[in-house]
Amino acid sequence: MCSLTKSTSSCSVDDSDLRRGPWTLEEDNLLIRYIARHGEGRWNLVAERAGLRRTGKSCRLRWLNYLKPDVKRGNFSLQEQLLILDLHSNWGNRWSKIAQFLPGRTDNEIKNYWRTRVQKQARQLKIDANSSQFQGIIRSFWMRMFLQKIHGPTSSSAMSCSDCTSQPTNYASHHSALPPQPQWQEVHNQGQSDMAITMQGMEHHEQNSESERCTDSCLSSMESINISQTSQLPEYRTSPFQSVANNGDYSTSDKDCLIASNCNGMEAINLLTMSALGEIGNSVGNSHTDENGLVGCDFEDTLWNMDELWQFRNLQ
DNA sequence: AAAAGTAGCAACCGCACGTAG
DNA sequence: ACTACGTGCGGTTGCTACTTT
Repeated sequence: MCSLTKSTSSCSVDDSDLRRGPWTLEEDNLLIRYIARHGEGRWNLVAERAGLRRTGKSCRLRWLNYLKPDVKRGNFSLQEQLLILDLHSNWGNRWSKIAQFLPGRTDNEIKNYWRTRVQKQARQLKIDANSSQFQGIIRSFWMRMFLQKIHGPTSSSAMSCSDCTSQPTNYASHHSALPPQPQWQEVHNQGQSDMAITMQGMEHHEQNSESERCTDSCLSSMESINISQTSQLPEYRTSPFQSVANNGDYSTSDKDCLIASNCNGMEAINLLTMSALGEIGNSVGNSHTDENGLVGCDFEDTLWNMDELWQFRNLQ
């Protein structure tokens, strides 16, 4: 009865009967209609009962990567791109893990983005895309682009070093008024140029151990930002951390830091950076915010402007 | 205008892992 | 404990659209 030999497939359709390649509109409709009525369930059954001559795997992939209603399409926002960069430095090619932090984006999409854009850029710069050097260059370059957009071309040279690393990031529960405008400061750390944003006129507050850990970790590995109102950060208040937290891998703090932990200890990911970029992006002309509060703007082209990036690399 | 080259992305493949029987 | 099956993941392939020559 069953002629399928592959261990990963169950037996419902003869192998020669199985369709491959691009999905047709009709197939899409069959799958959508079936899932709308019966839910996702077991994919081999879905394929069979929906009347599709496809493997369960193929149906699953098509649904998750393309047909599912909450799949977001189109260019990655600035925040998403920076987030991918940060998350990839933490987890490497664990695309599904990274995708958890980008609602509506699939692991496949992120993987493709990384391979086509980021790796291409790294190749052209003759730097390993996984290296900290590449991460540092890209971050610093992007930050500079922001500054130039905001203050004009001379602003970046006016940045000065300060003792911002000693300042706590814990403001959220203490300020109810709108925060002062962010001041950008460049932090030189062990030969690498990391960027940090701190708030002018902020107060030092007592830190609990959690926020201390967070602060240390944030500043040691990536740019850090201090924002006084987490309520301005809709995209990270409810997701993806809360959903991840349900699995026990992460915990959220109602302070300013989002703590990520794994078996190797505590790792902090200061995702507020991304939100801050959103704030800044909004303050710069030609930007827009999508329905999820993520910022898209006309930086898309300049982000990967090879000429400028190459010049910037040589300055490092 | 046509051929060649390139980029982007959807889809597939093989492997690993979890789980039910 | 073993096996078969279902699912998820990362790597790879191949098609299509776009760009360059």
